[in-house]
Amino acid sequence: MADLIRITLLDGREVEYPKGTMAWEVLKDWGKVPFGDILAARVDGRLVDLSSPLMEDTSLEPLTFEDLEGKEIYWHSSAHILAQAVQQLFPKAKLGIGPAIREGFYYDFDVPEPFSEEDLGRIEERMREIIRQDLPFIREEVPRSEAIRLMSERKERYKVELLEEDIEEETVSLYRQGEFVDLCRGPHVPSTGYIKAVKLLSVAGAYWKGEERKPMLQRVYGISFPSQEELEEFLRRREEIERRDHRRLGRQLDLFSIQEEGGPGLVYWHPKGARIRTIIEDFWRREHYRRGYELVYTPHIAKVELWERSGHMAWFKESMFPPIEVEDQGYLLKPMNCPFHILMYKSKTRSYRDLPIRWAELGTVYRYERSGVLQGMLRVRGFTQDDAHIFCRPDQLEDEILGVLDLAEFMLTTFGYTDYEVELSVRDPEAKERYIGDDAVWEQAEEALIRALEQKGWSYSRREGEAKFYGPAIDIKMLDALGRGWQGPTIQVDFNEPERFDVTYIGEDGQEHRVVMVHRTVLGSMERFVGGLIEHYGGAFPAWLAPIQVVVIPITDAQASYAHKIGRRLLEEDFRVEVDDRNERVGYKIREAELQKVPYMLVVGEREVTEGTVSVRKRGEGDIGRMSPEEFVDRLQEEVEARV
RNA sequence: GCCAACGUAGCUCAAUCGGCAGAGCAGCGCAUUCGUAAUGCGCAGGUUGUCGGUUCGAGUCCGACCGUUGGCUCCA
Repeated sequence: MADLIRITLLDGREVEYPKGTMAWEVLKDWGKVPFGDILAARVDGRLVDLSSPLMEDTSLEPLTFEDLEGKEIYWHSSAHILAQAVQQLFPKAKLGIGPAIREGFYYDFDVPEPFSEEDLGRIEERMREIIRQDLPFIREEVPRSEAIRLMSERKERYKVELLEEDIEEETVSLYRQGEFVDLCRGPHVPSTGYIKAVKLLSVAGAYWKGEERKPMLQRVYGISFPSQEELEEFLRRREEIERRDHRRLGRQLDLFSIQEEGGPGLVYWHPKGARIRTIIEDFWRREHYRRGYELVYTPHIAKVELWERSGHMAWFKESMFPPIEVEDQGYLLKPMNCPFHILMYKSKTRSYRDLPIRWAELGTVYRYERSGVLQGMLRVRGFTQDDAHIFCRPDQLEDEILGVLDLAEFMLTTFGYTDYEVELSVRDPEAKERYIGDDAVWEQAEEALIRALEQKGWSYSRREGEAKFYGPAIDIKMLDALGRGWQGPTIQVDFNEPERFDVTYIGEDGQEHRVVMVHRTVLGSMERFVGGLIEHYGGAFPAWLAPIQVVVIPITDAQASYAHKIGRRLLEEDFRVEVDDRNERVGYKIREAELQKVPYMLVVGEREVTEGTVSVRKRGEGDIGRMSPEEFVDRLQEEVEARV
């Protein structure tokens, strides 16, 4: 009689089974979750295969596609099927790595010839065949030396490299399905048949281990789901993302362009895009003055020596445009604004009473970005940061950080970003020598950031060792309407530049003290922020941001002068209005205004002229009835002021 | 920068095997004066990204360059 073990299930129930019973047997008996949905299990917090035997008293949880870990397992298994299919079709293909990612999976291969689009179709077909065969995933544990021998035999040089250089465990696990075998920690779904709907999405080059000096492998991206419907839903979502693409909308709505003749990564703001930008900037300026900032302007270029002193030449050189020579002096386009603000600070002696000093600037900077990374407005070579530098005493740091967090929250919610993730980057306590500035100063600063976050009541993830060499930082990632993350506000403490420029204030004691310097940006850059905003709103900007808020549409020429009168009236109220008096039908003008995503259309015909009213049509909703011009003005004014 | 794909009218896209560069929309002109998502007719619009090569003949094949897209890496 075998020993019994006690298993605690998800609903708190405790059951007894003979030692060595497999996870799936228990879960099948339990029956709370449809057995076919269960992909793997969590035992005492560890993820395991359903076939794994239970050897002691433990908790047991089923994992399905609904769980994050379940998805990962599902996609990881899909990656193995991808690899098997590729090796069947391309026997020379060597395996790189094949993990699950946020959405889907990929696998890297070293192949003599890069894959073509047609290859993708063939691979996908072969994957379906493997799925039809319903091959079990079989786990096997072997000593590392044994795994090295096996992988050498199979000429899997990358796997051998992983085993020799990256894996420390002396026992490793292998997973087999059919003739295919892969080095893998697991777990996996029980068999290939669990993967119901699969699609390969793209191929791209990717460096082995992400290192530029290493060989470039071919990365195949794919996605899979337990049902065809879910796959289709995923593809629909991709189309939605495509429809919202700021580059596409930027053209359709005539907001911005990038000119080949002018150079890559340099943005041209067309009148409507510029209108949105000025609205944001005006709002931004007012809000900064209200919160005790002063606004400044600084030059676009400065002597090479300044950038040497600031340290940029040492650690940022590869991101800067090369110098411009004039009168035997080299000048550099600024990649950042901070040295300029420091020079201004140092233009006179500062007292502790002057602090904190908060200087903000919409500063246009230029950075040399490698051609392959440029992307619409999101990744460019010239951009305007909503930059600010706070110079303060150490005892003021916490309040200053809190002030920035408040400002960031206010700005983000105003632009409709209500969800965000906060990250705190701190030193690696194991490698303190990597960082500039002494221990006490670091500790004090990290403490101040933490206390500010706590006061704000924000939860955050602490990222050990992620801080830059010159100070700890808070990064806020904002989630857009589609749940995608965007780089938002960043708050960076800097121990480096105040040191290099000897930035001080005179304290109460009459002595010089080192100033604490904080770099911060709330929107990031106008380019990236507006690019993101276009996608967030899908081009349908709320009335306060819309470049054109109202189009007045006369039905025939007979109402043209009345329409213009309404137009002038709205212009007097500072609304952004156009009168569409072209010789076209109402339907045509409405269609055009809808496509241009104008929030309001005022249709005026004979009836409205007689009554002195306007027929209001709201974007996306349709006719909302007739009202007096005054009533409409009030309505729109309210909407604009509420910024909704 | 690296890997791959792509580049035809302002935009979206055709053009069979290498054989006269085409359509819709936008623009312009004329007609129409119309009630909530496209009125009709006409006109104009091109060094097929650039440069070079192969060929009797190149949008199409080859090479280099420029740019774009998806990735790698990096970042506001």
